[in-house]
Amino acid sequence: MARSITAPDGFGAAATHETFQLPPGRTLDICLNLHNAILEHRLAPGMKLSEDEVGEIYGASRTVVRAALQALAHSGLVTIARNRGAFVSRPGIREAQEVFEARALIEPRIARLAAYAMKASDLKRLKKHMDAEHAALASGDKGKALALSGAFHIAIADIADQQVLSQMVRSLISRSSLIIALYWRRADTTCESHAHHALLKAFSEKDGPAAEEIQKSHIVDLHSGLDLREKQEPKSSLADALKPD
Amino acid sequence: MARSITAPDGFGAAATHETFQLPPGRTLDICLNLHNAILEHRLAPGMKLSEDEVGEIYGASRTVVRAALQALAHSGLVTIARNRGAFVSRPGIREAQEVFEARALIEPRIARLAAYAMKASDLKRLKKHMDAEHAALASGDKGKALALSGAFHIAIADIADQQVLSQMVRSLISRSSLIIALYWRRADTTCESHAHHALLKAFSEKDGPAAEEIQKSHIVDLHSGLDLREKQEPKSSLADALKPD
DNA sequence: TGATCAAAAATTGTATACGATCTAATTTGT
DNA sequence: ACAAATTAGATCGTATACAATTTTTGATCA
Repeated sequence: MARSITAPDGFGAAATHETFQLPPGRTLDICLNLHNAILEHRLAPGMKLSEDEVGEIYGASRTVVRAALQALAHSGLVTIARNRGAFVSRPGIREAQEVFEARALIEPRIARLAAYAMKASDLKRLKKHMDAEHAALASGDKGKALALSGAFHIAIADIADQQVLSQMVRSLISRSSLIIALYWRRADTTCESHAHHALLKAFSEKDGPAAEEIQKSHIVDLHSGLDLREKQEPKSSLADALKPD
Repeated sequence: MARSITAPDGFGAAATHETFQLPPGRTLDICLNLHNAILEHRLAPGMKLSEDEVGEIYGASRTVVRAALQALAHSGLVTIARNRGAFVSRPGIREAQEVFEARALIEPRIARLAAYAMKASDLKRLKKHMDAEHAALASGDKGKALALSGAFHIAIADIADQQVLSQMVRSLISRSSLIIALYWRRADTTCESHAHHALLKAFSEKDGPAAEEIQKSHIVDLHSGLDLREKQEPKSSLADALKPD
Protein backbone atom coordinates (compact mmCIF):
# COMPACT_ATOMS: atom_id res chain seq x y z
CA MET A 1 0.00 0.00 0.00
CA ALA A 2 1.12 3.57 0.62
CA ARG A 3 4.87 3.21 0.94
CA SER A 4 7.50 5.87 0.56
CA ILE A 5 5.14 8.71 1.24
CA THR A 6 7.75 11.40 1.74
CA ALA A 7 8.45 13.12 -1.52
CA PRO A 8 12.20 12.65 -1.84
CA ASP A 9 12.90 15.92 -3.61
CA GLY A 10 16.60 15.79 -2.98
CA PHE A 11 16.96 18.09 0.01
CA GLY A 12 14.66 19.06 2.79
CA ALA A 13 14.86 15.56 4.15
CA ALA A 14 16.40 16.76 7.36
CA ALA A 15 15.41 13.64 9.24
CA THR A 16 16.42 10.03 8.80
CA HIS A 17 15.48 6.83 10.53
CA GLU A 18 18.19 7.60 13.07
CA THR A 19 16.40 10.75 14.08
CA PHE A 20 13.66 8.63 15.56
CA GLN A 21 15.60 5.46 16.27
CA LEU A 22 12.89 3.53 14.52
CA PRO A 23 13.28 0.67 12.09
CA PRO A 24 12.14 1.34 8.52
CA GLY A 25 8.43 0.87 8.09
CA ARG A 26 5.20 2.73 7.85
CA THR A 27 5.55 4.28 11.28
CA LEU A 28 8.80 5.87 10.18
CA ASP A 29 7.29 7.04 6.90
CA ILE A 30 4.53 8.87 8.72
CA CYS A 31 7.04 10.29 11.17
CA LEU A 32 9.21 11.71 8.45
CA ASN A 33 6.31 13.11 6.52
CA LEU A 34 4.82 14.88 9.54
CA HIS A 35 8.30 16.02 10.48
CA ASN A 36 8.77 17.69 7.11
CA ALA A 37 5.31 19.22 7.21
CA ILE A 38 6.09 20.81 10.56
CA LEU A 39 9.53 21.99 9.47
CA GLU A 40 8.05 23.63 6.39
CA HIS A 41 5.40 25.34 8.49
CA ARG A 42 2.58 23.56 6.74
CA LEU A 43 1.44 22.50 10.19
CA ALA A 44 1.29 25.37 12.65
CA PRO A 45 2.24 25.13 16.33
CA GLY A 46 -0.76 24.17 18.43
CA MET A 47 -2.54 22.32 15.66
CA LYS A 48 -4.35 19.18 16.73
CA LEU A 49 -3.09 15.93 15.28
CA SER A 50 -6.01 13.58 15.69
CA GLU A 51 -5.10 9.92 15.42
CA ASP A 52 -8.08 9.12 13.27
CA GLU A 53 -7.51 12.08 10.99
CA VAL A 54 -3.82 11.40 10.46
CA GLY A 55 -4.56 7.74 9.95
CA GLU A 56 -7.16 8.61 7.35
CA ILE A 57 -4.67 10.74 5.44
CA TYR A 58 -1.94 8.13 5.30
CA GLY A 59 -4.24 5.14 5.02
CA ALA A 60 -2.93 3.63 8.22
CA SER A 61 -4.54 2.39 11.38
CA ARG A 62 -4.36 4.23 14.67
CA THR A 63 -1.79 1.76 15.95
CA VAL A 64 0.79 2.96 13.47
CA VAL A 65 -0.14 6.62 13.75
CA ARG A 66 0.10 6.51 17.52
CA ALA A 67 3.62 5.15 17.33
CA ALA A 68 4.58 7.90 14.91
CA LEU A 69 3.08 10.61 17.11
CA GLN A 70 4.87 9.28 20.16
CA ALA A 71 8.14 9.28 18.27
CA LEU A 72 7.56 12.89 17.26
CA ALA A 73 6.67 13.70 20.85
CA HIS A 74 10.00 12.37 21.99
CA SER A 75 11.80 14.57 19.50
CA GLY A 76 9.90 17.55 20.89
CA LEU A 77 7.93 18.48 17.79
CA VAL A 78 4.68 17.14 19.16
CA THR A 79 3.17 17.34 22.61
CA ILE A 80 0.90 14.59 23.87
CA ALA A 81 -1.63 15.21 26.63
CA ARG A 82 -3.18 12.16 28.20
CA ASN A 83 -6.71 11.52 26.98
CA ARG A 84 -6.55 14.71 24.94
CA GLY A 85 -4.30 13.71 22.11
CA ALA A 86 -1.33 15.07 20.19
CA PHE A 87 -0.65 18.65 19.15
CA VAL A 88 2.14 20.36 17.26
CA SER A 89 4.28 21.74 20.06
CA ARG A 90 4.17 25.40 21.03
CA PRO A 91 7.56 26.09 22.61
CA GLY A 92 7.46 28.87 25.18
CA ILE A 93 9.80 31.81 25.43
CA ARG A 94 11.92 30.11 27.99
CA GLU A 95 12.38 27.04 25.86
CA ALA A 96 13.15 29.21 22.85
CA GLN A 97 15.97 30.90 24.76
CA GLU A 98 17.40 27.59 25.87
CA VAL A 99 17.26 26.02 22.44
CA PHE A 100 19.29 28.81 20.92
CA GLU A 101 21.72 28.85 23.83
CA ALA A 102 22.25 25.15 23.32
CA ARG A 103 22.80 25.68 19.63
CA ALA A 104 25.32 28.41 20.42
CA LEU A 105 27.17 25.91 22.56
CA ILE A 106 27.12 22.91 20.27
CA GLU A 107 27.06 24.10 16.67
CA PRO A 108 30.25 26.17 16.72
CA ARG A 109 32.14 23.14 17.93
CA ILE A 110 30.64 21.08 15.15
CA ALA A 111 31.53 23.72 12.59
CA ARG A 112 35.17 23.51 13.65
CA LEU A 113 35.20 19.73 13.43
CA ALA A 114 33.48 19.92 10.05
CA ALA A 115 36.12 22.32 8.75
CA TYR A 116 38.84 19.81 9.58
CA ALA A 117 36.91 16.89 8.07
CA MET A 118 35.76 18.78 4.99
CA LYS A 119 36.35 17.08 1.65
CA ALA A 120 35.91 18.54 -1.83
CA SER A 121 32.74 16.50 -2.38
CA ASP A 122 31.32 17.80 0.90
CA LEU A 123 31.94 21.37 -0.15
CA LYS A 124 30.15 20.75 -3.40
CA ARG A 125 27.17 19.29 -1.56
CA LEU A 126 26.98 22.28 0.75
CA LYS A 127 27.07 24.62 -2.25
CA LYS A 128 24.18 22.75 -3.81
CA HIS A 129 22.30 23.07 -0.54
CA MET A 130 22.77 26.80 -0.61
CA ASP A 131 21.64 27.05 -4.20
CA ALA A 132 18.48 25.14 -3.38
CA GLU A 133 17.92 27.51 -0.49
CA HIS A 134 18.27 30.51 -2.77
CA ALA A 135 15.93 28.98 -5.32
CA ALA A 136 13.24 28.35 -2.71
CA LEU A 137 13.59 31.88 -1.41
CA ALA A 138 13.37 33.29 -4.93
CA SER A 139 10.25 31.27 -5.66
CA GLY A 140 8.68 32.71 -2.53
CA ASP A 141 8.35 29.43 -0.69
CA LYS A 142 9.37 30.65 2.75
CA GLY A 143 8.58 27.39 4.52
CA LYS A 144 10.78 25.38 2.24
CA ALA A 145 13.54 27.96 2.40
CA LEU A 146 13.55 27.72 6.17
CA ALA A 147 13.61 23.93 6.08
CA LEU A 148 16.54 24.04 3.67
CA SER A 149 18.35 26.51 5.87
CA GLY A 150 18.03 24.02 8.69
CA ALA A 151 19.16 21.22 6.42
CA PHE A 152 22.33 23.23 5.76
CA HIS A 153 23.20 23.18 9.44
CA ILE A 154 22.46 19.48 9.61
CA ALA A 155 24.63 18.80 6.59
CA ILE A 156 27.51 20.44 8.42
CA ALA A 157 26.95 18.20 11.41
CA ASP A 158 26.97 15.16 9.16
CA ILE A 159 30.24 16.22 7.61
CA ALA A 160 31.77 16.64 11.04
CA ASP A 161 30.89 12.96 11.35
CA GLN A 162 29.83 13.19 14.99
CA GLN A 163 26.68 11.17 15.23
CA VAL A 164 25.89 11.97 18.83
CA LEU A 165 26.24 15.73 18.47
CA SER A 166 24.64 15.53 15.06
CA GLN A 167 21.56 13.95 16.55
CA MET A 168 21.35 16.75 19.10
CA VAL A 169 21.66 19.39 16.43
CA ARG A 170 18.92 17.76 14.41
CA SER A 171 16.60 17.93 17.36
CA LEU A 172 17.53 21.52 18.17
CA ILE A 173 17.01 22.65 14.60
CA SER A 174 13.62 20.98 14.40
CA ARG A 175 12.58 22.82 17.52
CA SER A 176 14.07 26.02 16.15
CA SER A 177 11.69 25.75 13.24
CA LEU A 178 8.73 25.84 15.62
CA ILE A 179 10.30 28.70 17.52
CA ILE A 180 10.82 30.69 14.35
CA ALA A 181 7.22 30.05 13.33
CA LEU A 182 6.12 31.57 16.62
CA TYR A 183 8.59 34.33 17.34
CA TRP A 184 10.34 35.43 14.16
CA ARG A 185 10.11 39.18 13.73
CA ARG A 186 12.62 40.00 11.02
CA ALA A 187 11.37 40.39 7.48
CA ASP A 188 14.59 39.60 5.68
CA THR A 189 15.89 36.09 5.78
CA THR A 190 18.83 37.05 3.61
CA CYS A 191 21.19 37.43 6.54
CA GLU A 192 21.02 33.67 6.60
CA SER A 193 22.66 33.35 3.25
CA HIS A 194 25.48 35.72 4.13
CA ALA A 195 26.46 33.69 7.15
CA HIS A 196 26.22 30.49 5.19
CA HIS A 197 28.45 31.97 2.50
CA ALA A 198 31.00 32.99 5.08
CA LEU A 199 30.92 29.50 6.55
CA LEU A 200 31.52 27.99 3.15
CA LYS A 201 34.58 30.17 2.70
CA ALA A 202 36.02 29.10 6.05
CA PHE A 203 35.29 25.49 5.19
CA SER A 204 37.01 25.71 1.83
CA GLU A 205 40.10 27.03 3.61
CA LYS A 206 39.81 24.32 6.29
CA ASP A 207 39.94 27.13 8.83
CA GLY A 208 38.41 25.52 11.90
CA PRO A 209 38.60 28.43 14.33
CA ALA A 210 37.10 30.79 11.76
CA ALA A 211 34.24 28.41 11.04
CA GLU A 212 33.61 28.07 14.76
CA GLU A 213 33.52 31.81 15.25
CA ILE A 214 31.29 32.46 12.24
CA GLN A 215 28.86 29.79 13.28
CA LYS A 216 28.67 31.20 16.79
CA SER A 217 27.89 34.66 15.48
CA HIS A 218 25.39 33.20 13.10
CA ILE A 219 23.47 31.45 15.86
CA VAL A 220 23.55 34.52 18.06
CA ASP A 221 22.28 36.53 15.12
CA LEU A 222 19.43 34.09 14.52
CA HIS A 223 18.61 34.28 18.21
CA SER A 224 18.48 38.06 18.02
CA GLY A 225 16.02 37.81 15.15
CA LEU A 226 13.42 36.49 17.54
CA ASP A 227 10.97 38.55 19.53
CA LEU A 228 11.09 36.77 22.86
CA ARG A 229 9.49 39.45 25.00
CA GLU A 230 6.86 38.22 27.38
CA LYS A 231 3.57 38.44 25.58
CA GLN A 232 0.45 39.62 27.32
CA GLU A 233 -1.15 36.48 28.66
CA PRO A 234 -4.74 36.10 27.60
CA LYS A 235 -6.78 37.29 30.55
CA SER A 236 -8.14 34.53 32.72
CA SER A 237 -11.68 35.70 32.34
CA LEU A 238 -13.52 37.80 29.86
CA ALA A 239 -14.61 40.12 32.65
CA ASP A 240 -11.01 40.86 33.61
CA ALA A 241 -10.18 41.48 29.99
CA LEU A 242 -12.85 44.10 29.52
CA LYS A 243 -12.99 45.82 32.88
CA PRO A 244 -9.87 48.04 32.74
CA ASP A 245 -10.84 49.21 29.29
CA MET B 1 -3.90 -2.86 38.66
CA ALA B 2 -0.14 -2.57 38.88
CA ARG B 3 0.39 1.14 39.24
CA SER B 4 3.44 2.96 40.54
CA ILE B 5 5.76 0.07 39.83
CA THR B 6 9.01 1.98 40.23
CA ALA B 7 10.19 1.71 43.78
CA PRO B 8 10.59 5.39 44.70
CA ASP B 9 13.53 4.93 47.06
CA GLY B 10 14.42 8.58 47.14
CA PHE B 11 17.24 8.76 44.65
CA GLY B 12 18.17 6.73 41.64
CA ALA B 13 15.11 8.01 39.86
CA ALA B 14 17.23 9.64 37.21
CA ALA B 15 14.36 9.80 34.75
CA THR B 16 11.08 11.65 34.85
CA HIS B 17 8.12 11.86 32.53
CA GLU B 18 10.00 14.60 30.69
CA THR B 19 12.77 12.22 29.82
CA PHE B 20 10.40 10.38 27.55
CA GLN B 21 7.96 13.19 26.76
CA LEU B 22 5.15 10.84 27.63
CA PRO B 23 2.05 11.61 29.65
CA PRO B 24 1.74 9.82 32.99
CA GLY B 25 0.34 6.34 32.63
CA ARG B 26 1.33 2.71 32.53
CA THR B 27 3.53 3.15 29.50
CA LEU B 28 5.60 5.68 31.43
CA ASP B 29 5.74 3.43 34.49
CA ILE B 30 7.19 0.59 32.47
CA CYS B 31 9.58 2.97 30.76
CA LEU B 32 10.93 4.27 34.03
CA ASN B 33 11.23 0.83 35.55
CA LEU B 34 13.14 -0.59 32.60
CA HIS B 35 15.22 2.58 32.51
CA ASN B 36 16.27 2.09 36.12
CA ALA B 37 16.96 -1.59 35.58
CA ILE B 38 19.29 -0.76 32.71
CA LEU B 39 21.00 2.04 34.61
CA GLU B 40 21.64 -0.25 37.56
CA HIS B 41 23.06 -2.90 35.24
CA ARG B 42 20.38 -5.41 36.14
CA LEU B 43 19.76 -5.69 32.41
CA ALA B 44 22.92 -6.22 30.42
CA PRO B 45 23.59 -4.70 26.99
CA GLY B 46 22.41 -6.99 24.22
CA MET B 47 19.70 -8.63 26.30
CA LYS B 48 16.49 -9.38 24.45
CA LEU B 49 13.40 -7.58 25.64
CA SER B 50 10.54 -9.67 24.35
CA GLU B 51 7.22 -7.90 24.28
CA ASP B 52 5.34 -10.86 25.71
CA GLU B 53 7.89 -11.41 28.43
CA VAL B 54 7.98 -7.80 29.54
CA GLY B 55 4.21 -7.62 29.38
CA GLU B 56 3.96 -10.71 31.54
CA ILE B 57 6.23 -9.16 34.17
CA TYR B 58 4.33 -5.90 34.44
CA GLY B 59 0.90 -7.36 33.83
CA ALA B 60 0.34 -5.23 30.77
CA SER B 61 -0.64 -5.96 27.21
CA ARG B 62 1.78 -5.79 24.32
CA THR B 63 0.28 -2.50 23.20
CA VAL B 64 1.57 -0.74 26.29
CA VAL B 65 4.87 -2.56 26.37
CA ARG B 66 5.55 -1.74 22.73
CA ALA B 67 5.04 1.94 23.39
CA ALA B 68 7.44 1.77 26.33
CA LEU B 69 10.09 -0.04 24.32
CA GLN B 70 9.80 2.46 21.51
CA ALA B 71 10.18 5.33 23.95
CA LEU B 72 13.31 3.69 25.34
CA ALA B 73 14.55 3.24 21.79
CA HIS B 74 14.17 6.97 21.18
CA SER B 75 16.32 7.66 24.22
CA GLY B 76 18.96 5.27 22.92
CA LEU B 77 18.85 2.68 25.69
CA VAL B 78 17.07 0.12 23.56
CA THR B 79 17.57 -0.84 19.95
CA ILE B 80 14.67 -2.10 17.89
CA ALA B 81 15.20 -4.25 14.81
CA ARG B 82 12.24 -4.68 12.54
CA ASN B 83 10.55 -8.06 12.92
CA ARG B 84 13.24 -9.06 15.41
CA GLY B 85 12.30 -7.09 18.46
CA ALA B 86 13.91 -4.91 21.11
CA PHE B 87 17.29 -5.34 22.76
CA VAL B 88 19.20 -3.41 25.37
CA SER B 89 21.56 -1.28 23.27
CA ARG B 90 25.21 -2.21 22.86
CA PRO B 91 26.95 1.09 22.08
CA GLY B 92 30.07 0.63 19.99
CA ILE B 93 33.48 2.13 20.64
CA ARG B 94 32.85 5.00 18.30
CA GLU B 95 29.62 5.93 20.01
CA ALA B 96 31.30 5.64 23.40
CA GLN B 97 33.92 8.16 22.34
CA GLU B 98 31.31 10.55 21.03
CA VAL B 99 29.12 10.33 24.12
CA PHE B 100 31.96 11.31 26.40
CA GLU B 101 33.13 14.03 24.05
CA ALA B 102 29.63 15.44 24.09
CA ARG B 103 29.55 15.28 27.86
CA ALA B 104 32.88 17.09 27.99
CA LEU B 105 31.36 19.84 25.90
CA ILE B 106 28.04 20.21 27.68
CA GLU B 107 28.47 19.32 31.31
CA PRO B 108 31.20 21.83 32.20
CA ARG B 109 28.98 24.62 30.92
CA ILE B 110 26.13 23.29 33.03
CA ALA B 111 28.37 23.07 36.08
CA ARG B 112 29.21 26.74 35.72
CA LEU B 113 25.58 27.75 35.40
CA ALA B 114 24.72 25.55 38.36
CA ALA B 115 27.36 27.25 40.48
CA TYR B 116 25.75 30.62 39.84
CA ALA B 117 22.24 29.34 40.48
CA MET B 118 23.18 27.29 43.55
CA LYS B 119 21.06 27.78 46.63
CA ALA B 120 21.67 26.45 50.13
CA SER B 121 18.91 23.89 49.76
CA ASP B 122 20.44 22.67 46.51
CA LEU B 123 23.79 22.18 48.17
CA LYS B 124 22.17 20.13 50.89
CA ARG B 125 20.45 17.96 48.33
CA LEU B 126 23.69 17.34 46.49
CA LYS B 127 25.38 16.37 49.76
CA LYS B 128 22.63 13.87 50.42
CA HIS B 129 23.12 12.47 46.94
CA MET B 130 26.78 11.96 47.65
CA ASP B 131 26.06 10.28 50.96
CA ALA B 132 23.67 7.88 49.26
CA GLU B 133 26.35 7.16 46.70
CA HIS B 134 28.88 6.37 49.42
CA ALA B 135 26.39 4.16 51.21
CA ALA B 136 25.66 2.15 48.08
CA LEU B 137 29.36 1.76 47.40
CA ALA B 138 30.00 0.64 50.98
CA SER B 139 27.20 -1.90 50.79
CA GLY B 140 28.79 -3.32 47.67
CA ASP B 141 25.94 -2.49 45.34
CA LYS B 142 27.97 -1.34 42.38
CA GLY B 143 25.03 -1.00 40.03
CA LYS B 144 23.18 1.29 42.36
CA ALA B 145 26.31 3.29 43.13
CA LEU B 146 26.79 3.92 39.44
CA ALA B 147 23.18 4.94 38.97
CA LEU B 148 23.51 7.36 41.89
CA SER B 149 26.70 8.78 40.47
CA GLY B 150 24.79 9.52 37.30
CA ALA B 151 21.95 11.01 39.31
CA PHE B 152 24.47 13.41 40.85
CA HIS B 153 25.31 14.80 37.44
CA ILE B 154 21.66 15.09 36.59
CA ALA B 155 20.93 16.89 39.84
CA ILE B 156 23.51 19.47 38.86
CA ALA B 157 21.82 19.97 35.52
CA ASP B 158 18.49 20.44 37.27
CA ILE B 159 19.97 23.07 39.55
CA ALA B 160 21.38 24.92 36.57
CA ASP B 161 17.73 25.10 35.54
CA GLN B 162 18.38 24.58 31.87
CA GLN B 163 15.77 22.14 30.72
CA VAL B 164 17.05 21.70 27.19
CA LEU B 165 20.64 21.01 28.16
CA SER B 166 19.42 19.02 31.14
CA GLN B 167 17.50 16.71 28.87
CA MET B 168 20.60 16.17 26.77
CA VAL B 169 22.68 15.37 29.81
CA ARG B 170 20.09 12.88 30.99
CA SER B 171 20.28 11.07 27.71
CA LEU B 172 24.07 11.12 27.64
CA ILE B 173 24.34 9.80 31.18
CA SER B 174 21.93 6.97 30.46
CA ARG B 175 24.03 5.96 27.51
CA SER B 176 27.17 6.35 29.60
CA SER B 177 25.80 3.70 31.91
CA LEU B 178 25.66 1.21 29.05
CA ILE B 179 29.12 2.26 27.93
CA ILE B 180 30.53 1.74 31.39
CA ALA B 181 28.88 -1.67 31.60
CA LEU B 182 30.70 -2.63 28.42
CA TYR B 183 34.05 -0.88 28.60
CA TRP B 184 34.92 0.04 32.18
CA ARG B 185 38.36 -1.24 33.12
CA ARG B 186 39.24 0.54 36.33
CA ALA B 187 38.61 -1.30 39.58
CA ASP B 188 38.30 1.74 41.82
CA THR B 189 35.29 3.93 41.45
CA THR B 190 36.49 6.14 44.27
CA CYS B 191 37.93 8.76 41.95
CA GLU B 192 34.30 9.58 41.30
CA SER B 193 33.75 10.71 44.83
CA HIS B 194 36.81 12.93 44.88
CA ALA B 195 35.66 14.81 41.83
CA HIS B 196 32.18 15.15 43.22
CA HIS B 197 33.60 16.47 46.48
CA ALA B 198 35.64 19.04 44.62
CA LEU B 199 32.60 20.09 42.66
CA LEU B 200 30.64 20.53 45.85
CA LYS B 201 33.33 22.82 47.19
CA ALA B 202 33.28 24.98 44.08
CA PHE B 203 29.51 25.10 44.24
CA SER B 204 29.49 26.18 47.87
CA GLU B 205 31.81 29.05 46.93
CA LYS B 206 29.68 29.87 43.89
CA ASP B 207 32.86 29.63 41.85
CA GLY B 208 31.54 29.07 38.35
CA PRO B 209 34.82 28.85 36.44
CA ALA B 210 36.24 26.41 39.00
CA ALA B 211 33.16 24.21 38.79
CA GLU B 212 33.42 24.25 35.02
CA GLU B 213 37.05 23.25 35.08
CA ILE B 214 36.58 20.51 37.65
CA GLN B 215 33.67 19.06 35.78
CA LYS B 216 35.64 19.02 32.55
CA SER B 217 38.54 17.18 34.18
CA HIS B 218 36.09 14.82 35.80
CA ILE B 219 34.50 13.85 32.50
CA VAL B 220 37.86 13.46 30.81
CA ASP B 221 38.92 11.28 33.73
CA LEU B 222 35.83 9.11 33.39
CA HIS B 223 36.52 8.82 29.68
CA SER B 224 40.05 7.67 30.39
CA GLY B 225 38.69 4.97 32.67
CA LEU B 226 37.28 3.18 29.65
CA ASP B 227 39.05 0.60 27.55
CA LEU B 228 38.03 1.67 24.09
CA ARG B 229 40.60 -0.24 22.08
CA GLU B 230 39.26 -2.11 19.13
CA LYS B 231 38.30 -5.56 20.33
CA GLN B 232 38.90 -8.67 18.28
CA GLU B 233 35.75 -9.14 16.26
CA PRO B 234 34.10 -12.49 16.84
CA LYS B 235 35.16 -14.70 13.96
CA SER B 236 32.69 -14.83 11.12
CA SER B 237 32.37 -18.58 11.32
CA LEU B 238 32.97 -21.13 14.02
CA ALA B 239 35.45 -22.90 11.79
CA ASP B 240 37.59 -19.77 11.43
CA ALA B 241 37.46 -19.28 15.18
CA LEU B 242 38.80 -22.74 15.98
CA LYS B 243 41.19 -23.44 13.11
CA PRO B 244 44.25 -21.42 14.14
CA ASP B 245 44.09 -22.95 17.62
C1' DT C 1 28.43 -36.94 11.17
C1' DG C 2 27.29 -32.76 9.03
C1' DA C 3 24.86 -29.88 5.86
C1' DT C 4 20.52 -28.59 3.61
C1' DC C 5 15.90 -27.93 3.38
C1' DA C 6 10.92 -28.05 5.18
C1' DA C 7 7.69 -27.61 8.55
C1' DA C 8 6.38 -25.89 13.16
C1' DA C 9 6.69 -22.64 16.80
C1' DA C 10 7.45 -18.29 18.43
C1' DT C 11 7.59 -13.35 17.82
C1' DT C 12 6.57 -9.14 15.82
C1' DG C 13 3.44 -5.84 12.72
C1' DT C 14 -1.05 -4.15 12.16
C1' DA C 15 -6.05 -3.74 12.42
C1' DT C 16 -9.98 -3.59 15.01
C1' DA C 17 -13.11 -3.61 19.07
C1' DC C 18 -14.57 -1.93 23.40
C1' DG C 19 -14.30 0.72 27.63
C1' DA C 20 -12.79 5.20 29.64
C1' DT C 21 -12.30 10.02 29.30
C1' DC C 22 -12.83 14.37 27.50
C1' DT C 23 -15.54 17.94 24.74
C1' DA C 24 -19.69 20.07 23.12
C1' DA C 25 -24.27 20.65 22.74
C1' DT C 26 -28.64 20.43 24.87
C1' DT C 27 -31.50 20.72 28.49
C1' DT C 28 -33.07 22.32 32.84
C1' DG C 29 -33.76 25.46 36.62
C1' DT C 30 -33.54 29.98 38.56
C1' DA D 1 -31.45 35.33 29.59
C1' DC D 2 -27.84 33.14 32.01
C1' DA D 3 -25.53 29.41 34.62
C1' DA D 4 -25.31 24.81 35.95
C1' DA D 5 -26.23 20.16 35.03
C1' DT D 6 -26.95 16.50 31.81
C1' DT D 7 -26.54 13.99 27.80
C1' DA D 8 -24.60 12.80 23.21
C1' DG D 9 -20.67 12.67 20.43
C1' DA D 10 -15.95 12.33 19.55
C1' DT D 11 -11.35 10.88 20.89
C1' DC D 12 -8.10 8.39 23.38
C1' DG D 13 -6.21 4.04 26.17
C1' DT D 14 -5.87 -0.73 26.09
C1' DA D 15 -6.70 -5.54 24.97
C1' DT D 16 -7.06 -8.87 21.70
C1' DA D 17 -7.06 -11.20 17.11
C1' DC D 18 -5.01 -12.23 12.93
C1' DA D 19 -1.31 -11.72 9.30
C1' DA D 20 3.59 -11.46 8.21
C1' DT D 21 8.14 -12.57 9.42
C1' DT D 22 11.73 -14.72 11.82
C1' DT D 23 13.65 -18.42 14.49
C1' DT D 24 13.79 -22.99 15.88
C1' DT D 25 13.08 -27.70 15.23
C1' DG D 26 13.27 -31.94 12.84
C1' DA D 27 13.71 -34.68 8.80
C1' DT D 28 16.28 -36.00 4.76
C1' DC D 29 20.26 -37.04 2.17
C1' DA D 30 25.14 -37.12 0.95
